[in-house]
Amino acid sequence: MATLKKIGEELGLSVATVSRALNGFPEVKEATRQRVREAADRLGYRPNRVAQRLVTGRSGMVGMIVKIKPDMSADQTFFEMLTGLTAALSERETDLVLAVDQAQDPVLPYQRMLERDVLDGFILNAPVPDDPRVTFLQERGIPFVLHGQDRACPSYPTYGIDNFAVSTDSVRLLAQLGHRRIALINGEVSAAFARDRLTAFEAAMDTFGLGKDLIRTGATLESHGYSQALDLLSGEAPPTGIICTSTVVAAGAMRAIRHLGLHVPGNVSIMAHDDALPHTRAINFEPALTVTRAPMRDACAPLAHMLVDHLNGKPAHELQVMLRADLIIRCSTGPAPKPETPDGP
Amino acid sequence: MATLKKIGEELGLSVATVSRALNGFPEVKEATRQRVREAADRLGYRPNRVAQRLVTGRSGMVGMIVKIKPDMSADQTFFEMLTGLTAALSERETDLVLAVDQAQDPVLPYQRMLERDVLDGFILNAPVPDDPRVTFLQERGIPFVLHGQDRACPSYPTYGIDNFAVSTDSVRLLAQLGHRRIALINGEVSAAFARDRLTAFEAAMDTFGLGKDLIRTGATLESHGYSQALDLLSGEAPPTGIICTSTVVAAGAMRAIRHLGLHVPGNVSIMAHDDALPHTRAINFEPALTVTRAPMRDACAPLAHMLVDHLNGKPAHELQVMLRADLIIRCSTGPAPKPETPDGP
DNA sequence: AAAATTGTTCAAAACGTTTAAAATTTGCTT
DNA sequence: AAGCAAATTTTAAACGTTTTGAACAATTTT
Repeated sequence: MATLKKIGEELGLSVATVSRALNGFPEVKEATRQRVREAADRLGYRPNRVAQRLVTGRSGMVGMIVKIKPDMSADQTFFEMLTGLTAALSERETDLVLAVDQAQDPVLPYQRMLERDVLDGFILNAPVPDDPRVTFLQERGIPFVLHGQDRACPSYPTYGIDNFAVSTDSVRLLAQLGHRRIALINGEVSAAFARDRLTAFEAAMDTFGLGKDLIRTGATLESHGYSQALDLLSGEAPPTGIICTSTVVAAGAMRAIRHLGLHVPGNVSIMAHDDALPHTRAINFEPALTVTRAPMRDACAPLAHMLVDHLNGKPAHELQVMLRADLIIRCSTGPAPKPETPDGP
Repeated sequence: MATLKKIGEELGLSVATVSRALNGFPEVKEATRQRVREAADRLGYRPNRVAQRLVTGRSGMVGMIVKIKPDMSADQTFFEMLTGLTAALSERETDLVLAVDQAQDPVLPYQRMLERDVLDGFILNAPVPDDPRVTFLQERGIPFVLHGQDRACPSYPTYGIDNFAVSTDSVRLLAQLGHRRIALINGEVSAAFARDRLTAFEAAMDTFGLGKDLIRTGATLESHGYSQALDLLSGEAPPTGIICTSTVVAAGAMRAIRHLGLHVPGNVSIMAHDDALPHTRAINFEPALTVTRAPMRDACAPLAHMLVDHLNGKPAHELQVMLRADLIIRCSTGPAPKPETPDGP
């Protein structure tokens, strides 16, 4: 393996100069830099990461812990994240070390990982409100980036979408279309994103003077969407608009709507938040689904770069990104149906 | 962070002695070792992995590349492997670095990973016959362990089950129960395991003098099992015994059998190979499924240890394990039905 | 009592890089 | 042609560990 020393000997230069030449330091003569570059290429030089890491005091590895549900099913978003993160991190010469969490205690796997490995930082995802992992890492001064938002004014890097706006935009759209009975099929309220969407949903419904009785929670699967939509639509005063926590849940809800012989958007308008995961494409729904859209994949590169920037000393307050999801109006939403007049015209 | 030097200063010992004391070298006086251990504990010493790696010339990281199917669905076995591998590798002070493969070229991601990272070796899984990744890594002298077997007499560490025996045992069981028409619903024949099972299935059928016309391939999903079993059972001379490539496929096949109003094992015996993944439990089938069983999880620790042993110089020929899957006879297999006598008794 | 043996510890080199400080070369000014 | 500043390069230390060879001390052998 070619080393700086070998290149130096080859060219009659010191190791230091070779190092600086390759690292783009300005004090190296351009002619020298060329010679060094040429020799490095010729000898197939690759910097020894381990040596770099020793001297810089950084391991070049960041950790992420994969939460696995009791049934061992993978979080749908996981592969999406893994793909994007490894790609983006490798641009910054950083490796992603994974561990799998099967424990109940949310901080235990982080503790164990820190005991075992030399890690520069963490990527945290799927926060719960006031996430205990955040507290744990902050107490120990371990850098991290949070994908999402677990509290109001974080003092650490975060990247996420504005989940309040997701609900606000959704409710406004349906309300402006004349819907009065709007349902929310929300995710697990233990998740921070779902709590935020719920809060904003209630606020928005208040704003429009609408009732907040059509709220369901805990939907993650298609089957949840199905059963909860069925339940909502079979009630005394069924919704004419349904906001779903995800496209998967929306698929279930649509199945329920069809099952009841109703039409979208004639009888019921339906929309969802869309993380734009590759397997469920909202545009291929029949009819194409109206969504608030924020591709999960888009978060990967920012998360990676923000973490590395933070490790390089960039202060947390410059590393807080909150995007607004796009509102994409397709065919699954339309004007509220005319109220039924049972006693005829 | 406590270092060897600090401990040495604390005790008036040299770094070398401290290092040896902690690493269990025999030439250190027991009293000294105790003092060192105590001081290390007290100061919370953790060896600096990076420094260890620099001096030993090893990175302490091994790579694995996750293949993702076009639909981005995770291989069901992946999380199982990830969990087991990270746990076992961490016992050997080794980290698992993951990359995601979306490319067509099977070796490209390995090439890229080697360019980018300092990796001591690889874990290869899901081999195809004469796997090109094997060739690639062998040419470059990169150590690896293969989970499975891609060729007859490998010169590198392998760990897997005897897929020939899987078919042989399955066919023998059904044949001895009197079945004459035995079907195989196999996996993708591009996979080495499926090719081996096919070869052995044909050989075993020959041995028993049975016909080999009931072979289907490419089954990975429940729906494949359903449609292929439906197809087989609707044929002119339907099978009385079906061997499935996996429990998931068997679930589909059972659904087809039920759909046709047939009974297991009265009309049709069915069995499968069982990787014992957590989400589908063969024993919970109705009726409980007869299987050849080899838990995927059992492979993780051996794979990890074999790779690290190999990195430590253990020769490949001592690192070749081929286990025989257990044959577990449950309620889904039974005697072949009496041949129908259409013209009555 | 000297020599040999064994047990224990130490000093120093090595791994490959980065970087601060010192040294040298170059170019410019007078 | 000397003086000086700027540009470029080198020397050396540092990161924390492992490991070689030497040194020292304690013990045994002669």
